[in-house]
Amino acid sequence: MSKKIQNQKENNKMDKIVSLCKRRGFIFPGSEIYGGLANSYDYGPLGVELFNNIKKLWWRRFVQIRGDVVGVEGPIIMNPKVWEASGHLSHFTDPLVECKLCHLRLRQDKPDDIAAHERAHQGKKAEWTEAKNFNLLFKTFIGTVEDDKAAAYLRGETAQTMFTDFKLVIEALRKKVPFGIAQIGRNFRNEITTGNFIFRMKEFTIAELEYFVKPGEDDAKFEEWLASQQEFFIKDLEIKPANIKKVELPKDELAHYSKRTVDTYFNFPFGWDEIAGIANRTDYDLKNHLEHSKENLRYRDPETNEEYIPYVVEPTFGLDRIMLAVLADAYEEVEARSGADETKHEQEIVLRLNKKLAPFKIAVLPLSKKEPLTKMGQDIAAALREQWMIDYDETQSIGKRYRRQDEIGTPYCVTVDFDSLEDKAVTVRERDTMEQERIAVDKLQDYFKDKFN
RNA sequence: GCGGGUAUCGUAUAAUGGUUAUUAUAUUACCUUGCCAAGGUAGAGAUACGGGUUCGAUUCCCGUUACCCGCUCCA
Repeated sequence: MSKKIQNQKENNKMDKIVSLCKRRGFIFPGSEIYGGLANSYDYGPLGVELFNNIKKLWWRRFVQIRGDVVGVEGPIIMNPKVWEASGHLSHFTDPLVECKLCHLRLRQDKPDDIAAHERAHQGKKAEWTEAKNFNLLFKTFIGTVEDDKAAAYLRGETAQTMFTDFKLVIEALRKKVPFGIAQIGRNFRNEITTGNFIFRMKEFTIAELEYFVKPGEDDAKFEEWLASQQEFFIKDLEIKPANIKKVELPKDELAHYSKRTVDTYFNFPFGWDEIAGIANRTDYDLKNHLEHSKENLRYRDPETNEEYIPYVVEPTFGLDRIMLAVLADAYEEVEARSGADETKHEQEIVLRLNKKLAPFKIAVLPLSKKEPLTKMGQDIAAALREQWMIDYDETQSIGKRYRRQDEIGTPYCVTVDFDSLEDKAVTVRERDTMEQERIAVDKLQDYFKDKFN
């Protein structure tokens, strides 16, 4: 198969996922009634359930079951000095112009450089773009008057809260190094690139944690966290191992603060790309905040009285990208599985989502839209809703309703039939195998508790 | 940000400088059906937005927006 055809095929798959997401309420284009907004998307009713489930699994693995990691949730707007200290501001405060001939960027306030560059093009008149501040941080203003004195920025990363709260967490929670602080939150970057669906957005959610260790113990902890990160993808999200790979960044591509970085890539329909990373940030951030804030951010070991600035191992997860990865990984088209002589529908979509991730856990489907079947179905649905997200559907044929649930990844369907009225039992149908099992209504809660644990 | 392409009901599509814009599917109601996308009847739903040319524009032209492909960017 030629590369071109391969690409077309893969783009088709991406188009189908995008279409499914819109059609069934996972992901909508943002502000659609006004013509949309570039790189902005809404998570619909099913999308937000899926997204929350990913967050829950993440928090469980990296905060709840550990004991050496605590969570925080910081504001999107922080004191602008934070971004001076972190280096986010200082790199990009100068207005730059770009040469249209060679794309070189120069500072507009250096006329000598500009003149020299124009000479370098040997009389060809260089054309310049308008001056721009190439700052990736979104700028806003505190107060009702737009005044530069009150300039502030929407955070470009969540990590900084963990550094500014470092001392407070130690004091409030009596934490000892090594320990970690985790946060899930929105980040904003004014990037110019158009993205693949939700892969690259200007506003996105990152789950990350800063794990503070004694210098010298950072390399070993890095390895531990790398393994833990992979377990999240394979064991919690149940992404197919073949679709995941680690990529060690070569030394010359490391960010200035990083001693070592390993990214995790997912095999998207549009190619392998990054969904998570882990960096050894050394003492770069705490040291900078110590210098800028004059706060003593050194850590004193209570046993040895030794004082040092901890090193930081930072696992980061792009949750929106991970959601897209989960959808792409679960998306499957299968030959019509029904026994009916169906020629129109050759392919059926099954979203083989992990049970823990599925937006709806169970769908309750009365076989017929007649009383008292519907009443019984609604009662069962109401009881199950105490525990799980439940869908209830009584329109169209039972087969069509199974298809609908397959398409959105619902792991179980409960069918109420006419026998149910007599024997007080229902049929439970499993998504992937299509196998059915007769379960007594009063045993249903226990049955599903067992299934979902 | 640069270059190229695309834009018709939710989705996928047809057609056209001129009456009410096609079809499938999905969707809503009713009938029918009684465990894997059956059938019938009825309903609702689209020419992305703004300007221009024209007697008349969904169609031709310009701009904007969004999306796609390739660069660039991602400290």
